[in-house]
Amino acid sequence: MSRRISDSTVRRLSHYLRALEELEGRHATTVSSDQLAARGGTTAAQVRKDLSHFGSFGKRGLGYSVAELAGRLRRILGVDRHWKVALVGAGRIGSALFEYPDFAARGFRLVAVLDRDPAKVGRVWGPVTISDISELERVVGERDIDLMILAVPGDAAQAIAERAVAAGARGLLNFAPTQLRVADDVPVTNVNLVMEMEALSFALTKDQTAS
Amino acid sequence: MSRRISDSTVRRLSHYLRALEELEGRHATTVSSDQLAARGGTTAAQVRKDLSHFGSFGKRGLGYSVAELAGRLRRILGVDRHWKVALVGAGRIGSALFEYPDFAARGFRLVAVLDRDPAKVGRVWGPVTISDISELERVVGERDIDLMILAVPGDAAQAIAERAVAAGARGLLNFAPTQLRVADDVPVTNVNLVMEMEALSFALTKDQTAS
DNA sequence: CTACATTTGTGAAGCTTTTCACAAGCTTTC
DNA sequence: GAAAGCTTGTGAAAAGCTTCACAAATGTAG
Repeated sequence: MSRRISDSTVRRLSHYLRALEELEGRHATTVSSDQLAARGGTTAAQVRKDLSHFGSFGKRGLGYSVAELAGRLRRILGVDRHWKVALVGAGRIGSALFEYPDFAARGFRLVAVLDRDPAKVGRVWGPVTISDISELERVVGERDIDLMILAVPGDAAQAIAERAVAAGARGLLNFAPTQLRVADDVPVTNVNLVMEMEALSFALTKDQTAS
Repeated sequence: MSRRISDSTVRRLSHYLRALEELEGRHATTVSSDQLAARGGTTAAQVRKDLSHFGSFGKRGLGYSVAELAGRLRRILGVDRHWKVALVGAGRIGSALFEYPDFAARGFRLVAVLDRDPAKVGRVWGPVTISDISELERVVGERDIDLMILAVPGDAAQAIAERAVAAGARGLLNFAPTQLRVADDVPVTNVNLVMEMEALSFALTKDQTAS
């Protein structure tokens, strides 16, 4: 149980959990690795290998209990609890994220929003009032923020990341096109939309060359 | 030059290109694999190996010409041209993407927006008027759409993807939490924000267990 | 209770990606 | 023009990930 789990495994676990929740909605009671694989776009062997890193949850000849496996995966992924999340950057992307219903559904609670634009500070977004970026340390400390979403320009991201971590944030979701450097024990995931588009562009360009 | 290029390599190429563009801004003329590695969060050997799949662009003892390598990477990634992009879903995420300045900077031109909500259809977003989703085939055909961004609910995504591909879209950027099934020659990249948050949650939860 | 049909869990094999290490090549210096 | 100092490009080794294949376990039918 102590070996390092690869990123791709973690992503697949998320997929499995989503599939299981759909199955729960349909009142399915058991599911085989084969069925899970089909929904997640992978193979049965991969599903079993992924799960085997955390224990053995299935019954031979029968498959997995949907409810039990979903519960186990929630625990493994850490979404059997609430996470307090702060959002930095109340621009377009920030506001889209703020209203993103799926975050709340998985226990990610956006309890603070910060921005550097004085015109935005003080505005009320639902239950939250936008704070000035200078309040970052206070907000992170007082509201006991776990995770920080950075939806700020690239040149501001590194400085904010450092302040956030120093103030107690434990993980970062970074939308800026910058490779953040933080302590090794602070997980960072990057979402880079241009990069995703470029992946498409590359795939199509390569095809052209090949033909 | 014909071997399959891994996803991770493509992503790194994007990183390198961004770093090179920054260096161009500073009027740097050459850069070593070591310097590029530092900016991209990887190693010098990895940079050289990545580039070696496409030819040899450097000069031993000196490094790479910033301008030349940037040009080569733009060509390799296919961003030395314009791509016509349509956006389906004029909700929060859609509108954030529409105004995302970095897309335009890399040649991704959002030339159409579609939505199924009659209240939104006909609205004018800058140079674009929102079309009804029923117009999808006509819009894709007439405006010669290359890439389609799907910012729609999960249950609508598969059907729209199929229509888009049938109408001529060549690649898809999918924001819905659904594994799209399309022809093998249609590249799809998925952006799943909940999954990214869960990766953080997992990393932090695992740490807790370990200690 | 036995035979049969499933399906898991897992070592081993196969494949891919990353890292290593060094010869080859370019530039500069003396 | 030879020597020194870098830095690339690349086989080979190492590490990591996925697929295979099958024993073991469970449920079902007769």
